[in-house]
Amino acid sequence: MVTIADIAKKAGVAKSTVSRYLNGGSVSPKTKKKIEKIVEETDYRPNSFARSLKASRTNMIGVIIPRLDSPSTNAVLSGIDLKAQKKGFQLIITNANQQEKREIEDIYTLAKQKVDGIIFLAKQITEKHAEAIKKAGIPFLVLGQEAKHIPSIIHDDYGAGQQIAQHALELGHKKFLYFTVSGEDKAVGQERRNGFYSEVSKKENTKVEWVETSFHMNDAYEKALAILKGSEVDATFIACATDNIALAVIKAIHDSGSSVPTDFSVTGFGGYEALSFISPALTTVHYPYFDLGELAIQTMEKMINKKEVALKRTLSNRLIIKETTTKSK
Amino acid sequence: MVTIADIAKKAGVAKSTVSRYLNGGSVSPKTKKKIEKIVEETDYRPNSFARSLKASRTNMIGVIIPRLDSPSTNAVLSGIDLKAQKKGFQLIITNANQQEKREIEDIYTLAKQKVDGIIFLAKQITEKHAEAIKKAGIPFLVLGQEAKHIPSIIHDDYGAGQQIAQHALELGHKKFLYFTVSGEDKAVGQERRNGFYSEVSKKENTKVEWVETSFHMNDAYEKALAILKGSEVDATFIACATDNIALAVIKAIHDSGSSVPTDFSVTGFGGYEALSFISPALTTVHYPYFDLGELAIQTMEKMINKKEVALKRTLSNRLIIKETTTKSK
DNA sequence: CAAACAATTGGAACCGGTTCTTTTTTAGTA
DNA sequence: TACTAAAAAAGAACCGGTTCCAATTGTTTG
Repeated sequence: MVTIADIAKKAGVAKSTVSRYLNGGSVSPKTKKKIEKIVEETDYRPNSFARSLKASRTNMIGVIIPRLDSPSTNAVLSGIDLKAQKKGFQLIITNANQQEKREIEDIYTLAKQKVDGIIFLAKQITEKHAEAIKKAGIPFLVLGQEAKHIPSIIHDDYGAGQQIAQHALELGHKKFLYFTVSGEDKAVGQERRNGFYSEVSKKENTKVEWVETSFHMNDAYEKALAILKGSEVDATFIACATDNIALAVIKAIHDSGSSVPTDFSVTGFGGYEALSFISPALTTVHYPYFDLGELAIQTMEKMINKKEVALKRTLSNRLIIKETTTKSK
Repeated sequence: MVTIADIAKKAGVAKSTVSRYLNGGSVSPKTKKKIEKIVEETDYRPNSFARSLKASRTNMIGVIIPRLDSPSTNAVLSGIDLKAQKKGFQLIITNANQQEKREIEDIYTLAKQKVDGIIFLAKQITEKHAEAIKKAGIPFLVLGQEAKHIPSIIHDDYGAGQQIAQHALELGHKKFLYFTVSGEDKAVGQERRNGFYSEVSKKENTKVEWVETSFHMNDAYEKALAILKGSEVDATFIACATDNIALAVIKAIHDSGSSVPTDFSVTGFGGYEALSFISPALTTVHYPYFDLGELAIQTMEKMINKKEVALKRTLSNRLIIKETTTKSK
């Protein structure tokens, strides 16, 4: 393997001169040409490890994601990937598999790998996270959840909840069932629900009941089926904290002999492309996941170049009315 | 940032001893304990660049995927990720976005980054690929497509096609419509279809018609709608080359006023979890994507350690009968 | 109990670059 | 032409590890 020392020897100059040539330092046109020739001849490529050992930039960006099997994560990732490609960043994607411990580990690992910055698709930000981020000492950007003192880009979850509620009220519904997830996930578990509730409770004679489930479709399905079979349901509108949960609930409704939207109107949050192809098509709030990814790289680039970025940025979303919601009888 | 020299100083030993401790050389239990304590206290992590500089291994594996927004890709990736995590490999995932040019580029980029090996989720293997792989000169494993002279792990696509066909024949169907994708993708575009056809044509009085579409749901939807509205369809069984295409076709059937499975039986290939929650649930062939990912890492580890691996390995799959298929009238 | 051997440990060199400091060359000016 | 400032090049130190070899310590054996 050809090294910088070989090049220097062949060109009759010092290592440092070759290094300067490679990195755009001051080199006379004459020597420049000499070195250039040798480099071409030998097809020399600098060893990136040796390089990164001393120099600080690697042009790599670490991305920590909570799970791989989620359409929203993938959409964000697609956006990140596209922009990173354009800007010449290499991505190191690590999957924390929903475990806080792994998230923390990944932060350290990536920092050691000398990535220029880390983008973190978060479920929640704990004290431990904050500590690790501080220790890592590199640009850090959080997506999807608000974090104090750390730059973040988030969705307008509260507003999305409100939009669903407004739509439901316009259709004349009064009694609601809301499938939520744990409040640990602030964005999905709290904001969406709070937005929904705040709007619904402005109107008189309305009633909301909550059910808590996990993100998994199986859980949501089981829970929904149990409730529907109990026949204690007087709600006519069922709002679900994610599209996937909505899908599971719709399945449960069908399997318990009722139908959508005739007996129940159902909504989700997310707006995944694939789900617009199911029948009936899901009414949901569309989130700009792809845009979020693109914006993330732009923001990260600024951070790496030590430019100012907003501590918090909120992306707006929009209600998509399809076939799973209809007027209250 | 704490280095190996710091640890050595604090523990009162030489750098080399700490290095030996870290890499499992001969260290007495006493010093082992001493070093262990310091390492824990300081939360020391070796700098991977310095490490890779001298040692040739980086413990990084490059993964090239064709797209991020595909459930099958993600399932494979999950399997890869889990096993890699267990074995102490770090992953560098790059998204080639379905472009051959980027696939080639990624092979070179990863080779430069000194990954120990590359796992390639392929759509097709061209001459250019083969050349790049040869030049890279590192362990290379292809998933999902057969490649001559390069180790690969593939699905039994031909067998899957046969299974679908057998199921259809058992239900008494005679006239078939098959939504395929371009033959460029050998596994999805040729094998599945050939398996299906070979089985169907064993029986007399059967008839198969082909439609070619892309992987995109929109394309499939438009095409299906055009055909269905044309009322030239005498098929009663529609087989689709992927689950997503099946989803789009079902939507088109509904939107053109027919229903599944009453008017048409429909099948896919893939077996994504999310799709088992749609109504009616899709009859499909389940592919062991996750297992494929796990096996990929195991195989890659062997290759990195210069052990023999099979040039071609085929994973079997199984038919899952759900609600979208029924007896022919 | 000393010799012979094995197990540990320390020290220095090295991996392939970058960067700081010093020396040499070149160019500009009086 | 001589002197000075600026540009270019060389040389050495350094980044944070690994690895080879020599030195030390501990153990076994005759």
